[in-house]
Amino acid sequence: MSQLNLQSNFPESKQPTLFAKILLPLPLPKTFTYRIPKNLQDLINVGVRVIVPFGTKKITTGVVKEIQQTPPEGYEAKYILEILDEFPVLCNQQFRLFEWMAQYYMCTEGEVMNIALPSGMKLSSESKIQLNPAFKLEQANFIFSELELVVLNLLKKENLLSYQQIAEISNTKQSSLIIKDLLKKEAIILIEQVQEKYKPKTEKVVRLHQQYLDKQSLAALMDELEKKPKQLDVLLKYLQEVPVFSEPEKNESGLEKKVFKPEEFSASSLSTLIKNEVFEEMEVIVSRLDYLSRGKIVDTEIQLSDAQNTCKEQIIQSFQEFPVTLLHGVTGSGKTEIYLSFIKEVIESGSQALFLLPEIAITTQMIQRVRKLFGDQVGVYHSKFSDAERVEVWQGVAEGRINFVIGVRSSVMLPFNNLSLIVVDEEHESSYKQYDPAPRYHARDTAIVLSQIHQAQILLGSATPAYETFHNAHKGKYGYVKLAERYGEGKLPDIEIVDMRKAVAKKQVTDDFSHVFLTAMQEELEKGNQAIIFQNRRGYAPYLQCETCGWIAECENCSVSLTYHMHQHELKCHYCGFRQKSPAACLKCESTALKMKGFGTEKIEDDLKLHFPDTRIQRMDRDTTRKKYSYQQIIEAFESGETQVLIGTQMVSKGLDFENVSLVGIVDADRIMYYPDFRAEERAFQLMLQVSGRAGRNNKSGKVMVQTFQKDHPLFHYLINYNFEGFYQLQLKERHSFFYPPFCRIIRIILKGNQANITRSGAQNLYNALSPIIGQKRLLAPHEPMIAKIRNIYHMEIWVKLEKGYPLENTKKQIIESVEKMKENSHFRKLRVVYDVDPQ
DNA sequence: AGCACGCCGACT
DNA sequence: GTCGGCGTGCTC
Repeated sequence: MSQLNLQSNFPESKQPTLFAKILLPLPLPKTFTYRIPKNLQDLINVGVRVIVPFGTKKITTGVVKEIQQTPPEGYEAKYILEILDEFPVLCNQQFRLFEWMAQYYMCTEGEVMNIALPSGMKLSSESKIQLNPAFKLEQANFIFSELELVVLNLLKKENLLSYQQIAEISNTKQSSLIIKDLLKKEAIILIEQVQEKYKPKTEKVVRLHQQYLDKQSLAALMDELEKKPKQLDVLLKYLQEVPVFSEPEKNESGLEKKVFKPEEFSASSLSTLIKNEVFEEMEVIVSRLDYLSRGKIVDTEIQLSDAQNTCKEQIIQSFQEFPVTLLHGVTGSGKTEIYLSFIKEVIESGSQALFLLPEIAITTQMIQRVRKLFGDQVGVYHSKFSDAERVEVWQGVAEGRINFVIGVRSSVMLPFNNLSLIVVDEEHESSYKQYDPAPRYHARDTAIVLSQIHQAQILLGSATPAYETFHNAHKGKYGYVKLAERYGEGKLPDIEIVDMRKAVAKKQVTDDFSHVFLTAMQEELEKGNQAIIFQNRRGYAPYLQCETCGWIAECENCSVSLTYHMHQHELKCHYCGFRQKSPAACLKCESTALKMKGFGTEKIEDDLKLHFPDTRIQRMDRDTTRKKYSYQQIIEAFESGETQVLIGTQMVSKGLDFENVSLVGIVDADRIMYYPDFRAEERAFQLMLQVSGRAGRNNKSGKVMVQTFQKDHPLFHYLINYNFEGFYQLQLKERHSFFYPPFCRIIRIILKGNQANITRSGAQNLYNALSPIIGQKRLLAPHEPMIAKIRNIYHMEIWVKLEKGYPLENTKKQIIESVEKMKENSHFRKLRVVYDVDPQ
């Protein structure tokens, strides 16, 4: 609004020209300054979207970050073309958050905004083809091909065509050549047209015309329609749905036309009624968001047990002192109810709350639960929802209609302006960290910063907190509240470690199952109970090996073995998606002695079906849940008892509550524990504990069986006693002696190139430059990551490990400078460098 | 990121 | 002699 005040100081004609700094959704380090046309000066505001020309051809959406009077120096600013919003879509607090994210995660604010905005809010221009107004076919100096004439004729009729339309009519891939040729002959011109991707959803409604809104005229109308029974039917149906006298506001908003189903009511009668002005027809904008229990608050009570109430009191206490509080509650202790009761209070007080969850934990049940409690004020922000739905949540939050968002990682970037509580459930989940495109941000850590910006409170919840979080709680940086009691009568299941080494020696193993396990499963199934089998690997077998020469089937594009998928009889690369038919013989020595090594969920499903032919078994992994509702279907089938055994990957470990599960099997614990990552054991412990929590909920006692070849590994000692803290202490010592988080921060520098040797020497070059600046002891020398080649791009990594207290911001600057210096060497210029701060 | 400009190899 | 390869540099 500052520009309005500015203007009032000047007479109409002497209004100063205003300029706006525009943030563009591009990986560019700064804002771009544009001139605001006089006629738009009254309409522009910080935080609104604008359309600006960028470069020679492009037209892009940007957001106004600043409005100023001083013109830029050194260049002539271009004009803003259009303003897209009346009210800001980005608020002050967000600009501050984006600045922090860009700085901390070593990327640009443009990249942050690009990820934050749903794509429906970013218009992009499309080139359209138009006839050159100066062009006359009769006077042309060129000869036109038949196809070109077809295009020209169509343009005469249609005025505007897109590239795609021309591709369709020309029916060749050569359409771009035709366009190029026609351009050269000056027959056509290209214009840039922006299209709003997001369109509000509308619906046709009818309402009774005002003239019939008193009882007499309505009665007269009914009499008149006596002879037209079909029309009368329609009218009676309307009056039945809309009591025009007792609820006149219902008539005001109208009734959806689709209520009059064509098979019951005559469509032409309805049209006649509209034509005769009995009904008025109009189009209204409807929300896409109320497909579930249309906005009604059905349930207002949240019942907390004594333990939950005590816990809640402790959290309130903790918040007095610590804005960040960790709620460490065992699986099944009912943390969700505590969160919801806090959220309810916040919403009732009129401010906003954000509830972050990992993607797989946002289930239909959870959404229905919050809808019942909070009705229309809930926004669900989830990748399974369409972009248009996300735009609506964004706008709802910006306009203050939505006060509560339940969402995944990216919902930390929504335009909250009055946030007073954030809950991060399953705080330890690594899916809170974005990996591929920048910003590579951690939603939990970003949420903590967001809470500071808003002076809000933030509750981190987990049964197995991340070691960083737990450490911060221990140090007294975060508040800490523990909830050790399971909700209801349920007690924690017994965990039994199955010594596979011994079982193999005694020949008590069939396929990949020990006989102890098979027997236990048999017993539980006979009792009518259900079982969950966990294996953290999809497909049938992770690799195919020739028993004669030792050859292993590998991906052409990546340095990984191909996984055999039995269903399609294919070898697949889980990194680039490469697939090939499974060979009948070794590609190297032609021996037919090919053997599948290892096992994935597919093989387990297969084997178990052989062992328990009469049992209904289902598999849940990325391969079986690809379709939109398949996840839901599998869950429902298991919930209803239709399936008795569920085999799955990580997917089965989160948030699912099944009453009848009395046995959980972890087929291959070693695979979870042994891989080269300093967090492997932390993860393994978390995962096994989480999976165990699926057994014995709701009053049933349960059992967990863990198969391992390393039964003496200390992890199991702590696992069977549910001693999270004990194992944490043990691990902490290791983290300390090897200098890993929580004792340091890591910045992973990844170099990518299409030649192995150049990537390698580039990394060495960078390392040599960094050593004297940062110190060798803070650097991990260049090395290939576990998967050195993905999609034919070679990767090298350098790790920077900085102890707490070491100047972080400055070091990041030094790293960026060193990379720029490396790129001065033309040899390394085409290497791509990516930073991953706090890698997971 | 995208796009234009510009300088070197295989083709009508 | 041209078309097009991608290396380089810029975009308000």
